[in-house]
Amino acid sequence: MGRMERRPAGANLAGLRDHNAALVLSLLRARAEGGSRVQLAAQTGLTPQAVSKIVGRLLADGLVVEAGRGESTGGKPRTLLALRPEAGCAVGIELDRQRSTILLLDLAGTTLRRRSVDIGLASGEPERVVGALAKGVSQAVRAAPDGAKVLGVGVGCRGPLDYETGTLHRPAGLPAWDGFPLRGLLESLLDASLDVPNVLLDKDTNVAALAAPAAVSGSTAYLHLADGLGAGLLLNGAVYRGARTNAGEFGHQVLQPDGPRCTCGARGCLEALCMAALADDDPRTAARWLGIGAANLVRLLDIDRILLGGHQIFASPDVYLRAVADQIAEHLPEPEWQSVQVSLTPAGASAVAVGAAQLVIDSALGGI
Amino acid sequence: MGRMERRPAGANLAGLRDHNAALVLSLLRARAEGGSRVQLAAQTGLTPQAVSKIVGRLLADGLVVEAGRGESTGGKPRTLLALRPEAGCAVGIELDRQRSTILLLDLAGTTLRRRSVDIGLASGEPERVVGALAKGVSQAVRAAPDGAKVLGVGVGCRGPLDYETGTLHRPAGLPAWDGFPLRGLLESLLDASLDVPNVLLDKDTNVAALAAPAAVSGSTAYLHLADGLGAGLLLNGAVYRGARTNAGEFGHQVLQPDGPRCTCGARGCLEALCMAALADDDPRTAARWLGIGAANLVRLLDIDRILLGGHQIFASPDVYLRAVADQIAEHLPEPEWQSVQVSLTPAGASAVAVGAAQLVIDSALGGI
DNA sequence: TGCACTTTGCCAACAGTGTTGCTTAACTCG
DNA sequence: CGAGTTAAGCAACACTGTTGGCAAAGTGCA
Repeated sequence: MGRMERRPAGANLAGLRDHNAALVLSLLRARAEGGSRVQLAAQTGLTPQAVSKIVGRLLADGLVVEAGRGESTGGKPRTLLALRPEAGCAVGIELDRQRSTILLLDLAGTTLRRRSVDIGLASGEPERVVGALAKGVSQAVRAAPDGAKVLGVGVGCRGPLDYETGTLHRPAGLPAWDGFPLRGLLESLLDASLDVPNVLLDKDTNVAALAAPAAVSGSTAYLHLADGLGAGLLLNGAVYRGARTNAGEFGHQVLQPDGPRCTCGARGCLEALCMAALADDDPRTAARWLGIGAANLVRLLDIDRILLGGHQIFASPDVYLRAVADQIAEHLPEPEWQSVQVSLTPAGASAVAVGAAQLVIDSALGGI
Repeated sequence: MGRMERRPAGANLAGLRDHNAALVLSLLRARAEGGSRVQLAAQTGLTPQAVSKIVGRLLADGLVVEAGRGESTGGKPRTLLALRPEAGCAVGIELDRQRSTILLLDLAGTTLRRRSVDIGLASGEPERVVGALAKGVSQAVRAAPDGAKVLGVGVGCRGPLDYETGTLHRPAGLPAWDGFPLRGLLESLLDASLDVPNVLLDKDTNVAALAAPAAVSGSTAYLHLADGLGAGLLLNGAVYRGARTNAGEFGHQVLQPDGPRCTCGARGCLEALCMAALADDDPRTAARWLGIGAANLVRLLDIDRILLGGHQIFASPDVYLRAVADQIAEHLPEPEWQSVQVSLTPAGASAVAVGAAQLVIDSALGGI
């Protein structure tokens, strides 16, 4: 259960087995009604016998159970298989400046426990904050069902940060956190008390994009409008981070080179334009700008689905949904773009914490 | 040598072997001076013995040769391995409106033969045009070295098109080509006369991005400024196409919502702004706009390297190189962005044809 | 009711991958 | 010139998915 490798790696038999097991699991996760071995064979391209063996291992591990029979199609009816949600769970943390949310998610994506605490990046020394988080994780883990394996802890946080090293980079106004080994310390604290070897740190927008029914293929953009404006990109079904985990800086695209000055130093950034409109209590104008940026994004990356989140969105959701859909329809009138879906993130205000746990589950189960 | 699959597929032993062989080949292609088995083992994570076996198969296939010895590091000196460039070759076609370029490339990326012909999308019935292209391919293939395997034919063309089906979509002013089975017909024509099973059709900007020393990891954007403005994206070392091969519509990002009307219907598209400046014979202003768009792109996708191409660029290359670098430096002053490289495409005016052949080579060799 | 047919899933033997343990080859260094 | 070090190969091995054959459990028609 090592950390995700970026450089190309050779594959061996163990990797082959894990890959196929993860593939079968992801297919079973995608369809709630359950699937049979033959169906899985058709979808994976593997032989039915290979699927039987793989499923046999998953049954032995308790990750999957046989769940009744399907209808006959002229012969022996199919034995249905279903993911056992209580076989594993993961902890998700939304780490904010002043507050944090810690929750426990099972394999099916059901929230088993959820707590908010007055601990945040700005509430003290990094060592103490991480210690408090570790304590919160320990409490959350106690809510895990009997026999459930705790797969790890995911932390979603505002960037800039480095996914590879698990550290923040020059967070505004918080110099003590710059380069502080957030993931490393949390991992060692938990490893001492629990059996939680896997800790992942990622941008809030990246993990929030995962807090929606999994699209194995296709491309999704999660747009987050709160204190700032950022995006999380799921390209071909996987989080796209770039080499330095800096991808998704959606808010700082210049849309008006002679526009208002942004906190980043440039002029006429999308974020500056949206924030100026919100300061004037004009969400409609902010929504229009957001829509223009979204249309640019859809066109540049051939995006299939847009998810909206963040407290500014939730304050007047219909305004934003309408404006984004309108701008896409206006700027991309061709028929092939009509299928772009625009919706609110189904996890609502918990999107970051839910997605952080989901990131761990995806990673532990192989996450194709 | 099937077509690239988008949906997740199960892996078996044959796939495992091909994956590792392709990995070793790509590492050998990346370094011209050649590498040893031990180095390859360290880079791939495989055991030295596994690499020995893999290299043994590649030697037997003639794809790799032993090329002298390296310096000793205290013990037995390393046996250097090198790709055998003449083991295989691929045909690349740049298919334009009035003219086309057909060239033959070997595994090392050396152009063995290059011809331009007065055949293009606008020069007749699709059937006749494809027939003429097939004839040109046959002639090019005759220049292949003895024993060289012809891996396939790549075609680079202006979008919109569909990589999966190998057809154009509503090309402006060329209704006969809409949905015409370009790839399918070329494949069957060649299959009858030659042994060229693999034909690929992709956007000109996508393949042009491949016409540069391979960056196995990292992200590259190729910006093409000619009659229009588009981009080819290499994300994590692989071409990113999106679900409908529409990704890379870089030129139609709106940068001035009240700006000049673009051919696409919107106002203030980057392409419209650049073209207006060029119509005024003002490349400096066009270059400044291109730079702003490039900075947006770098920030959004965490791009490592920018390549510039297209005849407008080559008309005054220094102006564009300077302007793009300046805008990136201005909009992204933080130290982590200072390493972004900006350069002209090394393949110059042949970038599309070279890249089209490279796409085939990448695909046939596994292309990680 | 009985029998042919279809479909599902498993048992056993198999081919072929990377891994492990050990040996041989080739060079540096004292 | 011998000890130490690094590179590469040989043989046995564990384990993967594949292949061929077969039992189980349904449907459908005479």
